[in-house]
Amino acid sequence: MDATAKAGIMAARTGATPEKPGAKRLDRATIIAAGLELAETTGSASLSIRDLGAKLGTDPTAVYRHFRGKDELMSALLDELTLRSLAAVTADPERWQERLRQLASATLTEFARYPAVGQEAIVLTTHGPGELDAIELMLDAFSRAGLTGDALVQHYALMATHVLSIAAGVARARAERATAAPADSSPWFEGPLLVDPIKHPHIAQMSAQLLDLKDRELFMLGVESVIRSAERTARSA
Amino acid sequence: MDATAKAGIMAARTGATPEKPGAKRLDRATIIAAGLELAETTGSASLSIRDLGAKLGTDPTAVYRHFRGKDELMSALLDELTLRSLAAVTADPERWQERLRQLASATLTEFARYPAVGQEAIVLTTHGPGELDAIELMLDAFSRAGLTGDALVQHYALMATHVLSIAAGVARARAERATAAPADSSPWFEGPLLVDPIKHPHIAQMSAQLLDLKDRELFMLGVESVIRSAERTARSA
DNA sequence: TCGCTCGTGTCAACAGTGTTGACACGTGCG
DNA sequence: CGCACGTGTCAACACTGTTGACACGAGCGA
Repeated sequence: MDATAKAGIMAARTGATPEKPGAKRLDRATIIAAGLELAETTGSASLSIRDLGAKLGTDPTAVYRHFRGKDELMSALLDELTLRSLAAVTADPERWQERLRQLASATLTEFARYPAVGQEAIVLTTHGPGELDAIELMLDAFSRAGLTGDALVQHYALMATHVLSIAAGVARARAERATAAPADSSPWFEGPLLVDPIKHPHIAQMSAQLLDLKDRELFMLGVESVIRSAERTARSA
Repeated sequence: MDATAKAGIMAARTGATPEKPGAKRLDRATIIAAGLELAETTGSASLSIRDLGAKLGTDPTAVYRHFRGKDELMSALLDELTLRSLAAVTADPERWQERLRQLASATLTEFARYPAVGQEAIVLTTHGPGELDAIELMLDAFSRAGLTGDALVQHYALMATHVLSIAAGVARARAERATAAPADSSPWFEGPLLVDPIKHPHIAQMSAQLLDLKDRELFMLGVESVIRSAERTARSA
């Protein structure tokens, strides 16, 4: 009797859901995969443990057998995104500028694709393997640029904060406008930007250009700025 | 009678207590003041409507009579911080570099003081009066630098994203380390940073300098970078 | 002065969230 | 064979933001 009831429950579970049919045994990899898949679809909200459990076809609290809590789960997801971004860096190590551009661009792409995860990046440290590799890549790049000592770590830090903070901001901004199509570049301002030209003359005058700003172009502009600064600093040393 | 009762209430309200004893009638200003006071003390967590109600001495849901929801409340709090940061800009308008430095520095200070509010700034738009004033100030500064057209709006946007995103990140980072004293400048890295010198040689070599990085110095370094870029761009035009 | 509307504070409740403890099952090892 | 441990399940707790019904009191027109 007990067994038949259990079987019926299992049958119902496998049949009804639009999720993975009958995945009982979990591990970190499958949870991370499901988490990213969920983070891709959830528009604005941050993914919930209960939704994750539903997608996995298991009880939500089963996740706690593999992750200490949601923080650790989100860190793991973020580190996975970092690893993917690193994999997109294919240029020759000697072409350090191009490598930095590739890493930054890929990071923004990943964060924009999984906004619920990308938002989390304002906390800098994931304590995962991807993080150290990313730091090493950036230090290596600026080192090949000719920088050493304080200038080296400062340029790395400037690049890292810019990429992470602003990509996270873009991710969150895009997450909030759930309706918008997942375009590659979104406007930086939202509204029609109507201002009193007497109180705010500059805004009124530049309103067209302000509305023309695209988040990705702006993001890459900052990347170029740091690269140029590194080149200049190395030249003058 | 009415007047005296009002006076009594006001007097009682001004007297600082963990909870204002008998403040019945609310308005937006009172709620914003209490919200900031609460955001200052709550270490890591984001302030909750229920806590806010407790501090105000009213039912938590009374807040909804003056703000559409928590989003609008947080926007108002953030805009208040923007207004305070603007008030710290005292330099002569012609000294545009100093004005930008003052605005950036004050923003970081405010965000670090009220982390629960500062975190919210990764969403760029507060739709409040402070936001437009801040944009106008920055546009005015870069205009006095000699920039026009696309270069003008690009430098503004670069500065705005840097200040808001990174100050928000610092705010959140400091909010998480609840234990730490509210020092003016906190380390950028947390842990002891132990790495395998074979897998990550650059990190191992620069570990001392990396741990020496302070968030405020880094933040101001980015500000100077944008200022210098504006100067150079203006000079070459 | 009456009466009424409207703003506001109060209370209960709802639908969520992350998280924990007790329980039951299965596998694998001694 | 037997037992322990990892793991999924379930109920429950303590939160969160938010809504609807209700009550009170001030303001205002007649």
